[in-house]
Formats: sequence, C-alpha cells, structure tokens
Amino acid sequence: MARVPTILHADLDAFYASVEQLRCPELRGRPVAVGGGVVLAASYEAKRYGVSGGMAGWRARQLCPDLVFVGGHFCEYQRLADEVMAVFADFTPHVQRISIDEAFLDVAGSVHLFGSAERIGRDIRARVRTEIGLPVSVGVARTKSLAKIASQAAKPDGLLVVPPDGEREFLLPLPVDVLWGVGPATRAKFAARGIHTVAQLAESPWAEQALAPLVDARPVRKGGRAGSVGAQSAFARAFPTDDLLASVLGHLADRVACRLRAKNRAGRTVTVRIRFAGARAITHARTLPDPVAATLTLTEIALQLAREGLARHRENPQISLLAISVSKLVDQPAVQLDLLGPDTYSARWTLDHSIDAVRSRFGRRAVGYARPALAAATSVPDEFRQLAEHEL
DNA sequence: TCTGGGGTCCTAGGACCC
DNA sequence: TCTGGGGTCCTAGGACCC
Repeated sequence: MARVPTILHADLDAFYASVEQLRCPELRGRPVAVGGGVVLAASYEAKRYGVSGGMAGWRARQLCPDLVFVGGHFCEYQRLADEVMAVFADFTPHVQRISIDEAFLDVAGSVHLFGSAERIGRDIRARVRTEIGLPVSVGVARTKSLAKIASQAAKPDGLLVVPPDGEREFLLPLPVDVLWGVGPATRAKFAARGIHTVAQLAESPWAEQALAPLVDARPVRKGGRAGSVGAQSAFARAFPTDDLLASVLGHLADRVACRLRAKNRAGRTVTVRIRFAGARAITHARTLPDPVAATLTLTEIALQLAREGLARHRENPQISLLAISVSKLVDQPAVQLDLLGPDTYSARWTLDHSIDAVRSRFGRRAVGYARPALAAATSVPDEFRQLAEHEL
C-alpha cells in the first residue's frame, strides 16, 4: 500500500539570477535582478525585500534600493540548464523536462544502482553544485504533484522527502495555492468561503476535486511536442490603425510561420488575441480547410481576424497587445519545388524558404517582410523569447 | 510609473450529424 | 410533426504555469 516514493522534482533556485552570480563573483550575496523594465528573475537576497519575477523595474528599485540590475546572458542560461539536465539523465532515463530549469524524474528503476530516491536526490544536488555551480532544490514523493510541492517547500537549496505515511501531516498546514492549478482567482474564491489551508479545503465540498491530483500517479514521460505556436507583442496603448495592425501582425506572423517551417509543421487554426487598454482581452479564431505555414498567408488571415474582432468591440478604441497563435498542428513534409504549380501558394513557399535560408546563414534580422524599424523596436530580446519556446 | 512572452487545459454554448 | 440522445468539431473566454 505505502509505496516507496520514487518521483523527484528538481528545480533550480532563482535560476537566471543564480547564473549571473555564478558568472560574476561580486554579485554573490547581493540582491540581483535580471531584466530592466521588468524583473525577469530575482536572487534570494532580492526576494527578501519583496522583489519578484514579473515586477516592474521601478517598483523593485523602490523595494530594494541596493538592487543590482543585470542584463540577461540567455545563451548561458540555455547551456547551463542543458548541463543540469544531463546530470539528471545520469541517474535515470525517465526525465520529464517541464521548463528550462525544472524536471520530474522517476527513479523507480534506478534505486538498485544508486540507492534510495532520497540518496539520489542528495547526489543530484551535490553534483549540480560542484560540477556546474548552481543550487537546485529537490522534492521526493509518491506522485508528481506532491514532489513538486515538496521541492517548493525545500527552497532555497534544500531537499525534502515526503514519506507516504507523512503526506497528510506535510500538506494539511500549507496554504491552498501550493496546489497545482490554484492561482490567484481560485485562491480568492476559496478565501471568500473561509478556506485558506489545505486542511480547510479537505473538509470542504471541493476536497475531492482539488486534492485528486495529489494521489494521481501520472507517469513521468518525455515532454511531447507543442500543440500550438504563438507570438505576441505588447506596446503602449494605441489606436488600431491599419498601418499598426499590418506592421505588428506582419512581424508576429513572420516569427510564428518561420518557427513552423523550421520544424516542417503547419496549423489549421489561427487565433488572434487583442488586449484593449484596460486589460480586457478578446480572441478571435478561424479554422481553415488547409494548414498554413506561409508568412504572407498567415499575415492576411491574422489581419482579417483582427479587423473582425475589433469591429465587434468598438467600445474600446485603443489596444495595447496583439498576439497570433496557430494550433491544430500537422506535420508538413518539405514540399518538392517542382511539384508545385505556378500559383500564389508556390510563389510564397519559394519566397519563404529563400528567406529562411538567408537567415540560417546571416541571422534572422538579415532579411524579412517586416519593416526593420519595427523589428528592431521589439522590447524583449529574441534570445529571451527563445527560452520560453516549447519544442515543436 | 503598473507587467513580458511562451505555452496548457478547462468550460460552455452552438452547429451539425447520426 | 415532434420527439430524444449522443458524439464531434468549432469558437470564445478564462485560469494557470514557467
């Protein structure tokens, strides 16, 4: 009954900030934030002042006047995180990477080689610390949900094992929002009913629904391919002139279509998202008979969807964000040029692939449809965008 | 002076088909 | 002519996660 816990959740602590402190010894022990206008990551020294990811830079400086801002070294983040994942793979082939800096491991088949799950957790922490120089926290439990909660409780730089007969004792005192899927909205809903802790939730009508994932032994498996590809761009509130729509959507369609083609994929559903000044947002989508991966086709569809969406919401004159997402993805083998007729489709295919080829040699800014002025004005570096991209 | 960009999953209603 | 039920696909919106 009481299975031995064999699921690990390993999570690098304040990852970007820790890398900066590793690269630059004089940053160690000091409050560090990666970013500028927005805090992308904060060191634990900074977190003690209340600085956190997503916070506006001015606000962070207000909370912590000694805060040191550093620009990100995004290639380093990717490289070091990959090295950490390689350490995990030395202990088990069953590694499910769920973001750049965290993963689940199932070590059930490894304990006869390396010792108990707790032992493996300690060894992983030691190796990542000595070989790579980064702190990583590890939670060990029977299920993925419990292991993840345990690793959060172990932070910073700790290890926590939840034995099967100690699960209730561990969970009951914790606040409800440690549970996967309980964010600000659900927490507020519970709070309005006097539910603040897992113990209180367990006594409520929502107990079964909310607590089911904790005992659900979903397997650790390799991450699948992404189900959608998107890009978005936020900007100061502006009137959605045709000029603005065409240039922003053209740029976004370029990013998305380029990624699709790079993986020989295409998608049938195109969704445009518009955020109005005042934070209200709408989506407008269309499913096409044939999958799309051509930049200009995607641009045209997105433009049409945006106009339709705006026409339905004339009460909001200004917008502050546009996004394009393509879903219902299918594999699209690279088409042979000579199989295509002399129509628009083949012309676009040829043009897109010529552009892709130039970019693969000279970089993505070398050539494209979007106006250079706009492309250069993107507020977030391409490298950071790439960190958030999922495997297609 | 109010926060970026990449995703996933769930729900609910409507259209359409059998 | 009115009736029922189930399944699937699509769209819109929202919550959540890293």
